[in-house]
Amino acid sequence: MIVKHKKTLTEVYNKLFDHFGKRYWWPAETPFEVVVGAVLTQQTKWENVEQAIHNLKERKLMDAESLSRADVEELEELVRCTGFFRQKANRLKNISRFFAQNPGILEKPADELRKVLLSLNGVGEETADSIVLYAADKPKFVIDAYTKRMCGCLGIEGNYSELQSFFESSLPVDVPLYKEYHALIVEYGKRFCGKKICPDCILVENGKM
DNA sequence: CACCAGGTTGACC
DNA sequence: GGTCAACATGGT
Repeated sequence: MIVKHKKTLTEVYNKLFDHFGKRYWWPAETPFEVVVGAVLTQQTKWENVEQAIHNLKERKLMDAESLSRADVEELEELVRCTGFFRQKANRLKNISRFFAQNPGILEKPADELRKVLLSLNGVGEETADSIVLYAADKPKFVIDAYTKRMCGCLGIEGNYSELQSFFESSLPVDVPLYKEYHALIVEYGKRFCGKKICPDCILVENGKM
């Protein structure tokens, strides 16, 4: 874990918020829809996920019970637009079955819930944390590729758990803040110039971080 | 045509 | 502990 930045994470947050404004994340009508979206958005643009979610709702499959019983081949067609569609259709069925058989699982404490989610095939650290934060409303800071890039830009290097610990120990334990911060980082990441120090980076002032 | 997108897994070192 | 190919579609 290397930290060379001069700004605090709170200062970075304020800068991002001033620049991009409120992001209104996570777009979903129910906690279960967050779960489905979290799996579908893996390595895929959100616009493709919206289409797939629309398809699932149209077939009235956006609930754990229905989705767990859905025909795999039909599911594959409905989520095809998100890529890795065979994997995702299969994993979605299994994950849905788990949620159907464990109603109230989202009420468990954050760390316990995270551990259970990680045991599901197709749920890695980022997906688990996204579900804990956005579906269960529990404080877990989500680290994704954009977060790692932004941290690189700030001179902060580390693996997933190191970066997560860094964010969680640097910020007040605040669910709305965690939600907004991650959403802002994604927005920043989409416009990231691709270099560690980018001249037009909004986090840079006068050539300094 | 090459490359990337809001990752995860299993194999291997 | 870390690295890497495989997984697949859709957009620049």
